[in-house]
Amino acid sequence: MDIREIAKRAKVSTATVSRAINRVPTVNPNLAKRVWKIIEELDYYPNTQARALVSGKTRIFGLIVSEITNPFFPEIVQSFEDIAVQHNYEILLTSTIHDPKRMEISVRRMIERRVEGVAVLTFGMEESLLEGLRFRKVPLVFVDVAPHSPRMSNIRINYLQGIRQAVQHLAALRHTRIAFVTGPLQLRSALVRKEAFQESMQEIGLEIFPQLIVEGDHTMEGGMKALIKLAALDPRPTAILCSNDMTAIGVMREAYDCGISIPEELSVVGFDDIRLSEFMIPPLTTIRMSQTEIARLAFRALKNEVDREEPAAEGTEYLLDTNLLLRKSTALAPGNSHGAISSREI
Amino acid sequence: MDIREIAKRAKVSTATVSRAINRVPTVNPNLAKRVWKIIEELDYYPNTQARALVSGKTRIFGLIVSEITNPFFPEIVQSFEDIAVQHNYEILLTSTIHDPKRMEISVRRMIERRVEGVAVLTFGMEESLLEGLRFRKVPLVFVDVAPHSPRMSNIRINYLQGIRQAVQHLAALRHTRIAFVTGPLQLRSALVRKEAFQESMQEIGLEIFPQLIVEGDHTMEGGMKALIKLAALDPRPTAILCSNDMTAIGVMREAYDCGISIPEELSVVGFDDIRLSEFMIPPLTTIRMSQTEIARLAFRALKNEVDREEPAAEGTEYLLDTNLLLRKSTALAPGNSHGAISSREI
DNA sequence: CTGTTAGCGCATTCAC
DNA sequence: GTGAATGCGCTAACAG
Repeated sequence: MDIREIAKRAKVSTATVSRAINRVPTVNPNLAKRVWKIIEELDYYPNTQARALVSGKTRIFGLIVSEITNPFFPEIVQSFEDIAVQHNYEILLTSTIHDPKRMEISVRRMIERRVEGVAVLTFGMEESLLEGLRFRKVPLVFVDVAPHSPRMSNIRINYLQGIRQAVQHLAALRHTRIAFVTGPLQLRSALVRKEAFQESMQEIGLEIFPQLIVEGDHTMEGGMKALIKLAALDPRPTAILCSNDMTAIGVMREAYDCGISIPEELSVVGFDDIRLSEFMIPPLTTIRMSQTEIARLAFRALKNEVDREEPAAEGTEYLLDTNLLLRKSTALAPGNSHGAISSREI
Repeated sequence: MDIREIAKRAKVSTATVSRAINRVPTVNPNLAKRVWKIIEELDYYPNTQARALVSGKTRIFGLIVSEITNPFFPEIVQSFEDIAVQHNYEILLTSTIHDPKRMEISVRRMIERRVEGVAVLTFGMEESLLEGLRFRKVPLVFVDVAPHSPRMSNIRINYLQGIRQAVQHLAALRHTRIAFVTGPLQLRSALVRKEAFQESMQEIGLEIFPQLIVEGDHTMEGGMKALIKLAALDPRPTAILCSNDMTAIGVMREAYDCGISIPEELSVVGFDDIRLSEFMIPPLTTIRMSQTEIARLAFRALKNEVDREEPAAEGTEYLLDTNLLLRKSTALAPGNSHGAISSREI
């Protein structure tokens, strides 16, 4: 069942069938209709491999994520798939699990399948391993870390905006001892979040206590360990801002085990707004970084690059904002339960 | 950069290059070495499309899941990817979101890309839409629902084993009013779980109260709603078995909001053992259905079918057990807190 | 054991 | 506006 079979039955040449399928406008409408009729009768589907071979376009984009099992990523994958399908693209999805060897294999798989572009959503890990793709002039899109060179796009996330909102929200609730649980600091985006926290504190004159900045690893376990450290301090922090939601969830879980009630004794703020965060006990106040929007931007960046005649010399930047989303995991700092009254008293 | 370029530089024919690449044993080792040297020097990667076109083998398996954003599936996707890569296969992943239209599009995408087989991990939804694949003699593997026909494999899950263990565990803890929150009952696997619950209750002579069987939908929201219904009953159930972990998580969340403490006032058991369940408050006792194992079996089923000369007339069945995994969300039924003593007293 | 050659299914020249 | 012919990059059949 191939294009020739269709041609024979429609009594036209294969060229005409090809043109009909690709909706070349110059083809006679009657012929086109005849061809399409046969195609549907026979339930014929063009062979993508053959098309790719001759056209040089595979219509596949690679999507590299750090961990598909991390709840942050499936939303991105889903959105990316939606958009890709709308544009007749297929996805080659790989998950590196923070393992350079897997990243290497990912790159090899992408090259072998001749993807037209790759979205590298690892938030700053192992970009050096992408040399093979760069060398082959495959358009790439990163989050936070793209070099300014041709065919490289970057989604720059405005971490500061959301983090500043969170810090000011906590400050407004009379918190002064605000802790920050970072991500793995070799991760570019984790480092930037931490710096945004420090900047946000400084600009409103809040003191940054070094022992209140503890390193996590963007996992629940990391959050649990972080809380143990922070809870041991005297005095304890009254609020904790976390580098991502999984960390915040770990913090909340450990707080429960330690008998620290949230938000009464401890306010917690997350980052990402993964879907789960809404279902925490209590629902987690967090900084929203739209996964859908990241997927959208990543796809658009790749598509733009593929469609473009001449690649922009400096690559392209896309911006994404973050915003605080209030739920139930923050409250007035303990000892300020009559905060409204105190302020009147002043 | 193609096979001819390599051939020219290695001063051999393209056929020899091809043979070297494919490690045909008859090729002269010296020539092979020479060829491989050039290949690595030039960092040459064979064009998969061309290979697929001529060999008729795309080395792609389709993987259809119901919802990638459902935490149950990413583990499967990850495991499936791992195994696929080991066998030099690529995955075409699609997520149907329980939408027949998306299922249709999935099938079309699979056919267009000429996948060699498809794992349909939707647990009993919309199989009728797979006709196009069946028609094209594409091997298929299902969970629970495969018809007994050629090229169809089935992973039959022994739900009863785990559910029986759970029911007996609850019975041993003196629970008699045991509720069951089902999944969406049009889902084959959800129906089977419910029946397994009923059978497990009956066989140990425990009464099944119809109002204690409430329909959920395998989501957290469904679990929350279910608990509201069950909590309104008088007397209330003292234990709830859920058709999946997401439901159990919803139940636990709503119990918290209602001030019902788990496990003291209410025992909860889930099903699936998604990774999250271990991190619940308290850690969720659940029935383990290994996602890794499902992925493994699904891949193996497809691979077997592809490698087989003649398809088995009746298809093939693979079995997977389920087992209760004790954590912290169950306890003696309330009013039996001195259960050990009571039993001595009898 | 190696090279020559013919297609795999399709898009795209180029004549007509 | 349509058809015949060429070739995308590779494998497999055959000849040597």
